[in-house]
Amino acid sequence: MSERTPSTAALPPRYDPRDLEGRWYAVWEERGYFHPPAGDGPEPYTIVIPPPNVTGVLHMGHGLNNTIQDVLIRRERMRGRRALYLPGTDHAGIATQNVVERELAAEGLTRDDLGREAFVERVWAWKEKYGEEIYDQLRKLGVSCDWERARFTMDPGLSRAVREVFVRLYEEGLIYRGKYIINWCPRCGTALSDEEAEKHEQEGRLWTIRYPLKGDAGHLRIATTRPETMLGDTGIAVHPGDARYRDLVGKTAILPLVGRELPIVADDFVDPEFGTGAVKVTPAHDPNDFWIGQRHGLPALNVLDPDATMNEAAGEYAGLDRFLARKRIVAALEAEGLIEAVETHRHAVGRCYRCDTVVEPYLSDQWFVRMGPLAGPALAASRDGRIRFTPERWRKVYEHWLENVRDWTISRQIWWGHRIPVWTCANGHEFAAREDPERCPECGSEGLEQDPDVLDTWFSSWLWPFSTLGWPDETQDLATFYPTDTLVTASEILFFWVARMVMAGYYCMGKRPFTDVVINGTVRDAQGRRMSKSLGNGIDPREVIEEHGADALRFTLLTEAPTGTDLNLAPEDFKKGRNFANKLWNAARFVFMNLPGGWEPRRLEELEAAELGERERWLLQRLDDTVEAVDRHFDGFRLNDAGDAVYGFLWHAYCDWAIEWAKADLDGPRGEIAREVLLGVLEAGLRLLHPFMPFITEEIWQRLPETLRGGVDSIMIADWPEPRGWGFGTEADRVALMQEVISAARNLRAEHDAPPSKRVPLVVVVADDELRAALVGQAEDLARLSGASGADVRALAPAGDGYVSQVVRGGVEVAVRLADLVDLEQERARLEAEVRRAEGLRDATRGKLDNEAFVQRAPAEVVARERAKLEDLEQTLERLESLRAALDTRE
RNA sequence: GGGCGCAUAGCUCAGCGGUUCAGAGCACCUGCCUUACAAGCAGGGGGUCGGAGGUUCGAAUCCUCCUGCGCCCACCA
Repeated sequence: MSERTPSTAALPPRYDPRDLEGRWYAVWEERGYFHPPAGDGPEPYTIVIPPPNVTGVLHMGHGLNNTIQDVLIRRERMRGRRALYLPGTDHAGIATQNVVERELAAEGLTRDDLGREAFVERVWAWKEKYGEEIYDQLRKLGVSCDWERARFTMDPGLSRAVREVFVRLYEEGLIYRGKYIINWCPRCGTALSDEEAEKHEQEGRLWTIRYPLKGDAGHLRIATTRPETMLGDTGIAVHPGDARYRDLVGKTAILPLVGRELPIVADDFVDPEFGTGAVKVTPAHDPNDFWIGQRHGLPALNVLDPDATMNEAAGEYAGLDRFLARKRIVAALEAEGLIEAVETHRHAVGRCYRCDTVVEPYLSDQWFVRMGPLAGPALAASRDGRIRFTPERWRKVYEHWLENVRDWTISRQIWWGHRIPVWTCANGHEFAAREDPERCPECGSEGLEQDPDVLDTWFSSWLWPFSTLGWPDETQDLATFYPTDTLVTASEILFFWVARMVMAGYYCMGKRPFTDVVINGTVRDAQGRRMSKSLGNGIDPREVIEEHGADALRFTLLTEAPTGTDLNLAPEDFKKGRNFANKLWNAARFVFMNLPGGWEPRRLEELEAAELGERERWLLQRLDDTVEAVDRHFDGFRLNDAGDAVYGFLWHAYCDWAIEWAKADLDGPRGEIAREVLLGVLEAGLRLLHPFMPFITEEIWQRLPETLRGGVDSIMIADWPEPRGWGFGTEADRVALMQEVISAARNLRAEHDAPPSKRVPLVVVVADDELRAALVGQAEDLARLSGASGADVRALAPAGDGYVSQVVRGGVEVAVRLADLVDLEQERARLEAEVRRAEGLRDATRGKLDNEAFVQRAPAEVVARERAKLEDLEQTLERLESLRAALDTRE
C-alpha cells in the first residue's frame, strides 16, 4: 500500500456549524448563485416568498415555510433550472400601525400627537429596522433568495402596481364605494374585511324584551343579544308565513325607553323557529337588518361613535361605552318590567384579528371590490387542475370560499399603507388616477382632495407574484419568471392571500400566478399549543441556529413536518438534525483520513461493474434506490420522506455498514476501489442532502479531491444525482443475508451476556451450496463485525458443546461458541420462545393456505409467497427443534 | 348549523387505494471509550393500530355508526 499521508483536506475534528455557516453564505451570495438571469436560458423555476410582516422578527412558522421553499429551490437549481427565490416583506397595514402605536403609547404619545406625516415616517423607520432584521434572519437560515430582487409591498414599483390595478378595477366598475355594514374595530378605528373579523364562539346572553303594540294592550316579544342596539331600531320583522303574526304585519310597535314607532314588516329572512319569531330591525348595526331595512325602506339610525361609545342619537345613554350602555338599558327595561326572559346563549362573536377587540357591525362609507367577476377564472383554474393543491383537500376549501365569495372591503381608516388613489375636486367630481393629479380631469379645477383612507394590506399582497417582477411594465423578469411555480404557505391565509392572488393573476396577467399550492402545517409547542408571544412558548429560530446550526434547524423542521400536518416541537427535538450533521461530519472525516495525498480518484460514473465487490454493489444499489425514492417524494412534495430517505441511507447504510466493511479493505489490494466507492457515494450523498443541509454539505464537498468535484465551484450548482441503473438487486439480497447473519451473531452474544472483549469462534451453517460459496469468502468480515475470533462457514451444524445457535431463515443458521458462558436454562427458554413464535407464524400461514377461498381468490403471487413462507418456516422449525434436542442431551 | 381533518409504542408521527405492516425518531433498559463519531456503537423491552358493527379469502388500511379532540366556514336575532 502506498503512503497514507493525511490529506490536506482533513476536516477539523469537531463539527462547529457557527464557524462554517456564515462563511459559505457570503461566498454563495457574492458569486451570484442566488441571482438567475432573465431572458433566454434554461427553464425557469420560481418561488415567491410569502412576504413576512415587518411587524417583528421571524418565528418558527417562517422557519418551516422558508426552509421548504429553499429546499425546493435548491433541488431545482441543481437540476439545471433557473431557480429564482424572490424574497421580500409586507407592510402589514393595521398590524404594523398597531405595533408602532404601542411603541408610541409607551412614550405617552398617540398617532394624532405626531400627525399623519410624522407618524408614517415613524412607521418607515420601524420598517427599515425590522425589514433588515428579517433579511438577516433569512440569510442565517441559509435560504438562497435573490437579494437583488428583494421587494417590499410599498416600494415605488409595487405602489405603481397597486394604483394600476385600482384604477383598472375602478374604471371597469369593479371597485365601488358604498354605505354598508362593515366590521368595525373600535380599538383600531378602522373597517375590517370579513376575513379579518374572526368569529369566536362564546357564551352570551339572550334577552327577551317586550315591545308594546301601538294602540293595543298587547305586545311583541323580541329576542336580542345586543340590547344596546335597540336604540337604533327602526322596525320589527316577522316571517310572512308565520300565522302568529300575520295580523300584525302593517301595524306598529312602540320602542321601549324611546317611544319610537316601529313598523312591523314581513320578510323571508326571519326564521319563525328561532326565538320568538319576531326580530327587531336595526339597519345601522346588523348586516341582516341592514338588508331588511333596504327591502322595506326602514331608515338606518346609527347610535354608536367610531370608538364604540353611544352617540348623541342614544339620548341619555350618549357617551357610554357600548357594554356599559347595555347594562344600563337592561336595568331600565327591568325597571319597567319589560324583560321577559334572560337565557345564556352560545353564539359567534366577531373579533379583530389583530387586537382581539369585539368588532361592531357598523354602517359607514367604504370601498369595495366586486368579487364575483374575479372569482370565475380562479374557480375554473382549480376545477380543471391548472392549479393544484397539496394536500389535495385544501382545494375544496378554496373552491367553497370562491363559490360563496362576497365583496371585499378594501378601505381602512388608518395611515400606514397605500393611500386610496381617488380624488374629489371642488366641484364634486370624483376620479381615480395612476399619477397624483394636478387638476380635475373633468372640470380642470384645482384644490383636489384625496380620499384619506388607505387600502387593505392584502390589496398589495394579492399582486405579489407579478408586481415583484416589474408589472405593470413588461419587463424581462416578468416574461421569464411568471407564472411562478410553487407557492408554499400556511392554510390561515388561503383566502386572505392565495385565492386573491389567483384572481389577480388572471385579471392582470391572464395567467395563473403559480401551478402548485403547497400548504404547510402550523408549528406548535410540545403541548400542541400555538406558539405565541403572550404564552411565551415560542422557540426562537435564532437561538436554535446559535446552538445547533441552521442545518440542524432545517433538517429537523422538515423531517418532523409531514406535508400539511401540524407539528409539535420541543427544543430538544433539534438534536435530531444536530446529531445527524455531526454523524455526517465524522463519517467524512474518516474517509478523508484515509486519502493518500495527491491521489486522483475517479468519479462514480467512471467505475465499471466488474471492478466492484459484492458489498460495494449493494451500496451502489442502495444509493440508486435512495435517489429514486428521494425524487419520488419530492415530486409529491413529501419533503419529510425525502429527508428521511437520505438520512436513512447515509446513516444506516453508509456509516453503519459501508464504512465498517471498507475498513478491512482500505489497506489491502482492493484499497483503491474501496476508497473510490466510499468517496464517490459520499459525494453523491452530499449532493442529495444539500437542499436540506446546505452548509455542512458544502463544507465537506469542498474538501473532496478535485477530480470528484469535476471542476464545479460549489455543491450548490453541482448536478442533482441521478440513478446510475446498476441493477445489482441480486447482490443486494445476498448482502442483506450477510447482515442478518452478523446481527444474529451479535444478538446471541448479547443475549448470553458475552463481554464484547471476549473473542469466540463463530460458525455459520448454510445448506444451500451457492449461498455458502458466496459467504465463504466473507468469513473474515463476518467474524470481525460480529466480534468473533474467526468464522467457519460450513454445510453441517456444529457438533460440539458450548455452542448457542439461532436460525436466521430456512437453511441458514448461526452458532457462537460461548462455552461456559452458556446458561442452559436461559438458552432453553430462548429457544422455546423462538419455537413458539415460529409455530404461531407457521400455523397462521398454513391456515391461510388451507383456506380454499384464499388459494382461489387471492392473486397467484400472494399465494406463492405464502407457500414459500410456509416452507421456510417449516425448515426453521425443524432446525429449532433439533437445537432444542441437542441442548437436552447436554445435561 | 354546515364542511374538513385527526385518533397507531411513554412522546411526535410514518404506514401514500389490503396479504413479512405492526414501523421511524426521541425517550427508556443492558453492555461497550471497538484508533470517524459517547452528539457515538451494539443489543433489547414496549402497541388488542379510539370503540362497535359491516364488506372481503384477508382490514391499522375500505364502508357505517359512536366517542374524544382540532381546524375552517356560517346573515338564526
